[in-house]
Amino acid sequence: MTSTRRLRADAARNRRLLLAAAGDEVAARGLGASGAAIARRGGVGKGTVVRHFATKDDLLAAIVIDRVEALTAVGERLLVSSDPGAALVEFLTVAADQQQQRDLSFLQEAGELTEQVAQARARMFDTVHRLVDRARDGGAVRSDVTGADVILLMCAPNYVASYAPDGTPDLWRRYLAIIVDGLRPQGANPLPHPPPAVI
Amino acid sequence: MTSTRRLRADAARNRRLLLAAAGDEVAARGLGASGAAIARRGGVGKGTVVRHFATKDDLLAAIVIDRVEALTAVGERLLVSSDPGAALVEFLTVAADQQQQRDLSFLQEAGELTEQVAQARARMFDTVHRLVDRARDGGAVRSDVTGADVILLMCAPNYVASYAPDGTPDLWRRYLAIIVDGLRPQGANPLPHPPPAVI
DNA sequence: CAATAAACGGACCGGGCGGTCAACTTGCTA
DNA sequence: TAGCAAGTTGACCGCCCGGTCCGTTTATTG
Repeated sequence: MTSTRRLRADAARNRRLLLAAAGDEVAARGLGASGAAIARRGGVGKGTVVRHFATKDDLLAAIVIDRVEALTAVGERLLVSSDPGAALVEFLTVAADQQQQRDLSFLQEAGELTEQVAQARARMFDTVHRLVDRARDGGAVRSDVTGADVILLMCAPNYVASYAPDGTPDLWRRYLAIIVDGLRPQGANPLPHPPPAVI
Repeated sequence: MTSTRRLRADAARNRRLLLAAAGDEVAARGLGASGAAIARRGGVGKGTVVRHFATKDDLLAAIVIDRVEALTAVGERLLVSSDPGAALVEFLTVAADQQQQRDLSFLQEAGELTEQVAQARARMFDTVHRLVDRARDGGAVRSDVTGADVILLMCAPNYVASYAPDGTPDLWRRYLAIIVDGLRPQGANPLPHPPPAVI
């Protein structure tokens, strides 16, 4: 499978360096970050980037898998929490916080990438579905909201806050709170459109 | 000012064609739509695009101004409505609907563009502030939400829906409804972060 | 129906991108 | 410590982008 051979020490170091640099660069420049810039930021040659991640999509896939798996782990842990409503809010907070440092919104675009990405994403989506089901059963989330809704809404707080004037790194919390209030049963008006098909 | 000279008939026609083509292309391909593609879609030569809109930013600016002014006009009209809460919802619906056909989210990025864009945007923002103030005074919107919040949230429904599987062109209505419910006073929990500075 | 200025179109240019390659360097191991 | 495979590097390629330019076409007007 993936475990072809053990990496040489410097190669492993460079790989880590590159993943970090790529993360930073993508966070700064957005999804169109140039491979050359990533190499420069990582302090390595352009060729090295390509050696480690054959194509640019492979590089993006590596970043995405990293973060998605971390987020999934958090979700799994919260699945056994005693307060399902708070667990969901906590999950969304962690997700947004993770994205705040390094914009992860392109997670969605990554659908056409590696099979590995698809699997990692599917596992995370499954976790979200379960978190939402639990919260809904506990009466913390309105009955007409599905896991798919929450998956789609997950990136919205960062997206919304990203257009505000700088110097407000935590602004996403404000919009997460508004969206969460919109997800609660209290004062909910019926939704005008059916939920999206299972994601 | 802008009225240097009267346009020749074919030039005016091409200009309209180009604006439409550019709108479609941007809607389809996103903000990175290529000038050549726009020219092809409009059935004109590449040079013609450049002639009408010296730089690519000018072309984007033209589209943005078009839509922003249309939206502002709607808002102005709604400012005299008898139901301030419904007026705000209607405004947000029109805004999202406008964006649905042709993604307008890049309105936000357009901040660094022409002075004209800045002015058009400022007028629209002012209209939103007044709509929100009226709705808040009428008790239709929670007291801790500002016009700046609504401005930032305005594009979220389309953004959220854009990642759903295709074939659901009206899905944004669902997320607009959730966000609107989050903006209502009923069941509102205090917000954890101050609103952004005036936009 | 000219004559003319306005508008058109596409070849062309510089630049940056993703990706390849062969010469060079270096960590590993026997 | 010597030899070699693994790793690095930057020059290089083809591609497409935004923008320029000039020969050609066409709407306008007297």
